Amino acid sequence: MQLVNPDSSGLAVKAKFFRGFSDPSRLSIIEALRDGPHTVGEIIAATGLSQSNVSNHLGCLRGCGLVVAERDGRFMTYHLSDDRVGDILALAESLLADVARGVYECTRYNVPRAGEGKKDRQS
Amino acid sequence: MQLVNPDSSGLAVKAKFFRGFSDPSRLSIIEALRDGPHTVGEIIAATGLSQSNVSNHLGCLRGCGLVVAERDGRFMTYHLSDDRVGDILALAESLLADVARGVYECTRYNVPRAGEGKKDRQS
DNA sequence: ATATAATATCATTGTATGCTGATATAATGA
DNA sequence: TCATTATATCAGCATACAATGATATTATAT
Repeated sequence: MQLVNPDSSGLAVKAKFFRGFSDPSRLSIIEALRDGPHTVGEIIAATGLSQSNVSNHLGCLRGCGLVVAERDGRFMTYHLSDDRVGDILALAESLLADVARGVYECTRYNVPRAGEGKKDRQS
Repeated sequence: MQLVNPDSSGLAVKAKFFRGFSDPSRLSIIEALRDGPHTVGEIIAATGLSQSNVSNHLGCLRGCGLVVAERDGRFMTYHLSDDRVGDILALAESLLADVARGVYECTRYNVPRAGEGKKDRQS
């Protein structure tokens, strides 16, 4: 909890929104929906993810406003909520194409440290 | 571990890229840099985050290609790596303005479901 | 060399969350 | 009704990771 900036500009909502894009499984679902609506079963087949996993991720994506669901008999058909979802992905892909080199190793914490150059202190 | 789709399309890299946007603290840093380059000290002042926290987040943002750093004497000056970083944010804000209602409660797991004015569950 | 300022890195901790497996709900058909 | 199919939800576990506090590094000045 910070004392400054108590999220008066909706940063938490925005962060939650981007979390929809920040997992490989969810991205694969979004990619599957990029060419049109699909049922959950089709998404499972397209992504290779487990049923409960897909359902959980779809719940998140729906809650975050990235996808919309409609019941169709026994089936649920999902589609992207807006063209801007694809636009954001396209922009990211375009930018990533230019900076991808540096992203491969983005692990932030516990970076492997190729040289092992840690030296001891002589007390 | 999945048997299908071993990330042949760079989903992991893309997800890592979006993780840069998916945390309120990092978003506040990005917002601070949206109006131009700033030193770490300025970012600390603008966001109210702790020094080590800001430094860690900047390390992630740099590793993910969202920001670029330059040394300036004792200071490090950070700036957004590309105009498309701001473009992605602008697109997200525009889309969020239309779907924000449903995002407030996006917690995916353990959703309280207080049965309020949300009409997303039939029956 | 010593001191200080600016920033980075490390270890630890608590929480968030992705995945699985089991179960529950919903819709259809016999 | 019961069975089946399609999807959703839940509990549990294991890992990821944000935040902190301490220490290390880097640059400048005296």
